Parts: sequence; C-alpha cells; structure tokens
Amino acid sequence: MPELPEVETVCSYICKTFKGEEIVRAEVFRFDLRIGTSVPQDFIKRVTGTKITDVCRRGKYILVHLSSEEIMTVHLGMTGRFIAHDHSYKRAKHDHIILYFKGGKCLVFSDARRFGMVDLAPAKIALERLAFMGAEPLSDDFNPASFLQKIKGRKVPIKQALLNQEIVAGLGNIYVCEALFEAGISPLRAAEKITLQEAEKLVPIIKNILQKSIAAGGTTFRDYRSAEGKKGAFVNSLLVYGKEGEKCVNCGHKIVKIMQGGRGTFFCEKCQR
DNA sequence: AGCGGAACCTGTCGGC
DNA sequence: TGCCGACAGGTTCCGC
Repeated sequence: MPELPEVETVCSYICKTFKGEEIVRAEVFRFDLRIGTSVPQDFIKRVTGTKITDVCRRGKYILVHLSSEEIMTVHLGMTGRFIAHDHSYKRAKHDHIILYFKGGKCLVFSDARRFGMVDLAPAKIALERLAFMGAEPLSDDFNPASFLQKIKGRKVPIKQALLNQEIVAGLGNIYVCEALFEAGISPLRAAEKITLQEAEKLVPIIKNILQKSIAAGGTTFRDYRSAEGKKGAFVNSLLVYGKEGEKCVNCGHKIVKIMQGGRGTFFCEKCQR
C-alpha cells in the first residue's frame, strides 16, 4: 500500500527516533516474506549489537544503515507496517520481526498480507539491488526531458508507465491516479504519445502532490499507519482515487473506475483526454 | 524488448 | 447470518 509519501513519513520518524540507537535483541517469526529476497537465517546474529547509523528512502524501499556496514532493506508491500513501541509491547498476530533497543524502545515489522520484505546485506550489495530504479520524483533528475526520454517508445498506457519503478521510483496507484487527473491526461493514453507540453505539466504536478502528501503524513486509504501508528491525512485531499460514481470536482461528470493491468484506475472521462 | 496476465497471501466488503 | 467472489496502496515471473 504505502507509496513514496507514506514510506518517507515512516523513514523520517524511524530516523529521528532510532538513529544512534543500539539493537540489543531481535526476534524473527517469519523468514519467508514475499518481495525480493527473504530475511536471512542468520539475521538475528548479524543485527544484534549493531547501531542504526542512518535511515534513508529509495523509491518505496526503506534503507536502515547499520554500524556493521550492512543495510537492512525494508519494503512494506501492501499492508506492511514498521512501528515504534517500548519493551512492554506484546507480539500481535502479523508481527514478523521485533528489534529491541538499548534505550527501552522497540521497532516492530508487521505485515498481514506478507507482500513486504526485509533483507540484510552488505551496503554495496544492498545498493546494487536497487540500481534498477528510475529517478527519485522529488529530485532534479526527474524532469520533463528525462521523463520523456524514459517513456520514449513505450506503448503501455501512461498509467502503467508511471507505476513502473524503472521509469520513476516511488509512485503507486493512488498518486498516479491523482496526478493524471490534475494534469488532465487520460490514463489510457499511450506513454509514447505524451507531448513535451503535457510532460511539463505532469512532472511538477507529481512533485507537488507528493510534497503535499508528505506534509500531511501520507495517505491512509485502508491499512497504512506511520511509524507512530497514526493514519495519514492526505486521504482527505484525494480527488479521484476511490471516488467511483462521485462527481468530478471540475466538471460534475461522474468519476469512473476501469481496470488497467489488473489494477483499478479512477478518472474523469470528460476532463482527462 | 515489451507487454498482459497470473501469482504471491490475508482480510474485508458487497451481493445474494 | 452465512457463503462466495471480487478486490486491496506492490512486485515478480512466465509465456507470447
């Protein structure tokens, strides 16, 4: 579920709360999490006694840097949560990993649907695994020219191109629907047909939506919770996602839902061309 | 190479 | 109330 703003919200809180803290004990209840590689069997041994030196984000991945020069890579999948508690915390049903810190706090990774992943690898290897990803949408590397270059010759609908993490890293279903709506671009348009003028409109809109959502603590549509266990308020700012049958805020025409690549797309057929 | 569709797993919700 | 199918914010894999 969590897209860039949600992951960013989790990351910054974990960084603020756990940077410099030492892991004194760890529990792993499941090793077979889904996306990418699984939790290593010797995970507990390798993290115990290390300190968290930094917490960063790349796309939808959380990178927990450890003093052992290893990186714990975390992806929240659809229902993953990474929440801070204290040592009195009692394990709940879908908790898969609990890290206990010297200062009395703990950090719990839970994921009902188990689409998420937690991996541990030497920093160089962890970073190489993420090298396939496209530009960070909030960086200057993501601009109309570079974006057009990336989607050149792509016949997939623009909706699906924006979800492709190799093209741009961190967007998911909600923000893609919202950005295309604000830009007035139909999600059905072939990516390669997007003009320079449209890219010049769409790219800043994407950046703006992501920034506003980060400021609001992300979007909780169903499951998402921040590292403090809170819901994200940007759900109140959504204009099309989940609004099937409701009136378009621009023209009053009904918002429709279609399926693209097996996933729901919400848009206004009148405003988006 | 690029694309569509299925698969992964659990929970929830709507319809009958 | 209960059962059944559809669907969920993500990614990967397989076949064409």
